[in-house]
Amino acid sequence: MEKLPPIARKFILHWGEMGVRWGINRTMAQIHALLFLSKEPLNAEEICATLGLARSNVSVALKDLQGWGIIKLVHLSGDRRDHFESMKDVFEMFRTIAIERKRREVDPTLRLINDCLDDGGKPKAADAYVRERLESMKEFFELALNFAAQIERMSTASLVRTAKMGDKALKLLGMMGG
Amino acid sequence: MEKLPPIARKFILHWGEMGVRWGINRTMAQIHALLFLSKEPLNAEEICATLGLARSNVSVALKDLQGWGIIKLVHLSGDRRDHFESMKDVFEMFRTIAIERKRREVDPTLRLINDCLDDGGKPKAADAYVRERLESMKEFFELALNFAAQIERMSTASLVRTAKMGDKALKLLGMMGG
DNA sequence: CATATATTTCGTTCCTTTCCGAAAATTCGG
DNA sequence: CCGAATTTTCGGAAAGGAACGAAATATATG
Repeated sequence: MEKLPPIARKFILHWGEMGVRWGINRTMAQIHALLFLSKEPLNAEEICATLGLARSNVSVALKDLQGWGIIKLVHLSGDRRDHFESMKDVFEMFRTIAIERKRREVDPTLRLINDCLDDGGKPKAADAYVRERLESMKEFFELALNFAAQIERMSTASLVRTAKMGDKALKLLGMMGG
Repeated sequence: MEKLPPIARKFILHWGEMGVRWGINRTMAQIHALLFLSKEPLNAEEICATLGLARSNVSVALKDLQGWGIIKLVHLSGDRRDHFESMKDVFEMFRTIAIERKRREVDPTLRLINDCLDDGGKPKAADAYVRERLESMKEFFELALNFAAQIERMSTASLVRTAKMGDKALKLLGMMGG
């Protein structure tokens, strides 16, 4: 960590804390930040040395990050060790994370809500209000997922274009909608 | 918890786990779920009894949830105790959460990135790549925040309309952008 | 196939966060 | 302004996660 430019150190520490706040662990987030800022792919040993983490710890985190699809393993010619590099396009990266979170958390939540609602044929009177609330939550998730599905299909480039249009785009849509 | 309809119990437990995954604690998320599903506002004692939590714990969580703006305190006439009810409009609720997370986490992150970039006049050669990466991240956050600001201004209703248009809307925008 | 090098697994330790319960503080009716 | 009801604060206990290091496994090179 001492070898890093202070500017990088600062960012890595912050990114680690953000990770904690979003339910990702600190180690994973720090490693990701380091790779993101690193021009060259790094091997596990270098990551340990830089961040002062145990080798095993790093090993697990790297697996995890690969599972998220935001870092990938590369082999440098003439070096047996695995090296890793982060996805560098920030837009693409956040999109990847969003899609993965949807898959891991939102989809199962919708399934659970459906399970609750389908649950055994006795619609007890006491449940009426609960069901109503769950219905409205279901409606929300379905709409959100549908919307997300559209976005998934768009290229990053056109997404960026759309975002850059900002209020113009949204106003237009608002008008069209009603 | 035993007194709850099974359908409610199931949802509350799941919501608690989701909370953990998103960096909210289990207690808070469970209380929120309970209030969301409850027709009548509940007082702290009832929440304790239902979820089997310590009174103090509930007190803190309720404060926290109020801070997020997704539950509010109400007074029932003829009862001194504070009662709480959840925001019931799901769209509004997620919007509130999103805005609050932006304020607490995204804004500070952007500030930090700016700090890093502004940092003391010596643009060391070693930092060049790091700076470049931070610039791209900054660009992303600025775009995202700008976009979010537009959305904040829209009413929930027109947001829902827009989302319902789904791919039609996005295709249109994609074409317009280029 | 042997050996050196690299990686992963696993059980343990440590540390953070959550949660509790008692005590203090606040609020409101009388 | 007193006393009952309610809420909040606080220190410590318990639980859960994160991180470590040794041992086991896998991989590549000669």
